[in-house]
Amino acid sequence: MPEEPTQALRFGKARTARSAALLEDYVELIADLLAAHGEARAIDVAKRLGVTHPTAIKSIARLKREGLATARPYRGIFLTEAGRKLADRVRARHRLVVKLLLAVGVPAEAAEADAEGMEHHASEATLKAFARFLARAK
Amino acid sequence: MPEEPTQALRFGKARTARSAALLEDYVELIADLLAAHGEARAIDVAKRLGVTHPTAIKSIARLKREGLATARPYRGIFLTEAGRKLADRVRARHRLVVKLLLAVGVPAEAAEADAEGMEHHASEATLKAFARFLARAK
DNA sequence: AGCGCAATGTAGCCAAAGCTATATTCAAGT
DNA sequence: ACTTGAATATAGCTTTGGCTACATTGCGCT
Repeated sequence: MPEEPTQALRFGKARTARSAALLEDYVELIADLLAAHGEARAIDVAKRLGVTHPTAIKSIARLKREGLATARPYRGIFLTEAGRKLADRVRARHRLVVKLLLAVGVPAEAAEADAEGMEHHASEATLKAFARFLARAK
Repeated sequence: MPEEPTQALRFGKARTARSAALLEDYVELIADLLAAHGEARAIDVAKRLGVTHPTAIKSIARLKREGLATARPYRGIFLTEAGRKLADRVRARHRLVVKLLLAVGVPAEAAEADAEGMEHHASEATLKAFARFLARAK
């Protein structure tokens, strides 16, 4: 009746996802800003995420450290190839999760808001199932 | 085209949910252990969550601070009334999310694992929609 | 009764992610 | 060309949640 190792693994995965979530949010947002305005400024990132700009800058420093973004002092922020790839994946996942929530009857407001948190925990298997469900249900 | 304040709110909500997630996991697990073995020991909590025991103890201290649990030195851990209520809510939510994932075709393994992370981001509106969907679909 | 080991607790370290306050740089407008 | 205000960067503090290493307690067994 233990069930301990499996459970520990699950919690571990959830923890990992949580710590990846922030990076993913930043990368996705930076990609959005680059697409929309041709540039991504730290202060806009901060405003959109609802944090102060020093916080945003610190997190962007982490992105740089992890090879997802580049930025030179007083210039804007840009994504590396890896960053762009991550952004694409994240965006596709986000859209899929929102669509699924809508399909099962979640109101649009809640779907958008909850997807923001849930998306980071959707595994490949789950995303595939979501896609299948949507294809079938439509 | 701004859309900034709404977006900031959403991210803020996701952050709040993330920080509540840990507490919820602990409370739920402690409730499980109490139900299953009549006692909840720090080391079991640690094992199940896949962390070391000092980490578990520190988090349990936070539970105590927030009025969710009580523990006397070298005795087990117990939940307060508030802790029990939270555990019930969390458990119900967890089951609902798993059921929904299964209903849309997510494999059991992935459903359990992903629910562990997703559940913390499901709002009341979303949970209600899930319940409606399950009632209708069955 | 007492010994030893497992469980519990403590101390101290680290990184992440938030903040406020302060400096610096750039660019825009007169 | 200068000044000034906004954007950017830096410093330093806090909390959280990890960890390792070490100290203590108490229970079970001989």
